[in-house]
Amino acid sequence: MLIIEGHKHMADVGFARFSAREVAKRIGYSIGTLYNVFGTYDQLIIAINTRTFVLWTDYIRDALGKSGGKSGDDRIRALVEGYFGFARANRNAWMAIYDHHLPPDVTMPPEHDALRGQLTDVVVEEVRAVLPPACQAEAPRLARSLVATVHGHCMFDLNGSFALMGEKEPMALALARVRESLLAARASC
Amino acid sequence: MLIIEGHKHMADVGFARFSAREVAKRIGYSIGTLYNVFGTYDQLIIAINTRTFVLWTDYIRDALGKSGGKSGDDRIRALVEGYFGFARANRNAWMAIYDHHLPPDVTMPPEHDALRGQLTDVVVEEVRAVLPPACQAEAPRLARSLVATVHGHCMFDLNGSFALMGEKEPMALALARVRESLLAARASC
DNA sequence: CCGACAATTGATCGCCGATCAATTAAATAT
DNA sequence: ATATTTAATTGATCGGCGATCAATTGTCGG
Repeated sequence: MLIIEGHKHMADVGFARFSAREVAKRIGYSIGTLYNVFGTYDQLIIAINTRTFVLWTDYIRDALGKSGGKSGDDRIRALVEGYFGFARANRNAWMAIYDHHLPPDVTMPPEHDALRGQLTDVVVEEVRAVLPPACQAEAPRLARSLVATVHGHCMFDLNGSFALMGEKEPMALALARVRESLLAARASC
Repeated sequence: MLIIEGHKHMADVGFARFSAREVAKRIGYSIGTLYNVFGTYDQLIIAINTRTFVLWTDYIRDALGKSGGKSGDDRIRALVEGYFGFARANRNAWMAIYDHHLPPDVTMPPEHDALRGQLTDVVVEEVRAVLPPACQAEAPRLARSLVATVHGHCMFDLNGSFALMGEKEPMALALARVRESLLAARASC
C-alpha cells in the first residue's frame, strides 16, 4: 500500500521532486510511521524502484507472450519494444531506477536483487533460444551486453539526447544493433 | 572560478549531496551572489556539467592523439577507452551529467548544446573515417547509435549492474559490439 | 566629497530527511 | 472487567536545502 502509493507519487512527480513526506500525506499516515516502516529514505526508493522492475518484467513477458508462436526474430523485436515501451510509458518511474544511487556504505537487500534480476533472466533465455547450441555458453554474457546496448539507446531517447541529435527512431536503431550482434554471435561459434 | 570550484564540489560529493550553498562557502562568496550569477540551481548544474563535457572531449581527443598513426581499429579502441576511462576517473562528475534533468519548461542554452555536441562530432568523424565512401552518409546516424551502445555499457559498469551480473570486462564487451556494428555497416553498403 | 549605479550580503521563507519522547492502540494476564 | 505489558503511531523538532530580496557595501564620474 505504502509502496504502491509511493510508486504513484514517483510516477507523478519524478525522482527530483519525490518526497517521503508527500507519500505519507497521500496515504494519510504521519511521516514518522513511514520512517518506522522503511527506516530510511533510500530504502523507500529501493522498494519503489523494485516495484518498477517487477512491473517492467511483467510488461516484457506480456510483449513476448503476444508475439506468440512467431519466430525468434519477432521475439527479439518484442524484447526491445517491451524495453522501450515500458520506459516511454513510465518515464518518471523508469528514470528513477537510474537516478537513485545507493550510498557506498549501503547494500541492496538480496530479495530486491533477485526480483530485479528476473528481467535479465528473461533476456538471457531469449538470447539462448536464438543461438546455436555450440555457443549457448556465451548467452548470459551476450545478453548482458545487449541489455546494455538497448539501455543506452533507451536512455538517450528519454533524456532527449537523440532528439537533440536529430534522431527520430531510436528504437529501430537499438534493434538494428541487437540483430547485428546476434548475427555475429551465430556466425562466430 | 565559480564553475571550477562547483565542478570540484560535484566531483567530491556527487549529484545527490551537491549543494549550491556549499559551493558558495568553498569560494568564500555568499549564497546570494551565486544566485545572482546563475539565477537558478539548474543553471549552475548545467554549467558544471558542460564543463565535464568539455574535459571529457579533451580527454578523448588526447586518447585519439596518442593512438597516433595507428590504424582505424586502434582509433576506435581509443574512442571506447576514452569514453570509459574518463567516466571511471571522474565518477561523480560524469554521473551528474545523467542524474540532472531539466524541468520541462527550461531549455538548455544553445552555447552549452554546442559545446556538448563536440563529443559526438569527434565520434562521427572517426566513424566516417572507417566507413567506405559509399555509406558515409550513414556515419552520423551510426555514430549516434554507437555512442548509445558504449554509453549503456559504461553506465552499467559505473552503477554496478555489470558487477552484480558477474561481468568483469564491460569495456571489452562494448568494444566488441562496436566492432561488430562497424563491420556490418561496411558490408551492407 | 557626493550621488548614482552596480555588486554583494545574509536573514527569511517553505520544504526536505531524519529523530525520538510522548501518546494511542492492541494484546495479554489477572 | 480491569490492569499491565507490548506494539504502533504521532508530530514537534533539528539542521540543511533552494530561492528571494530589502539592506548594505563597493565603485566611480563629477
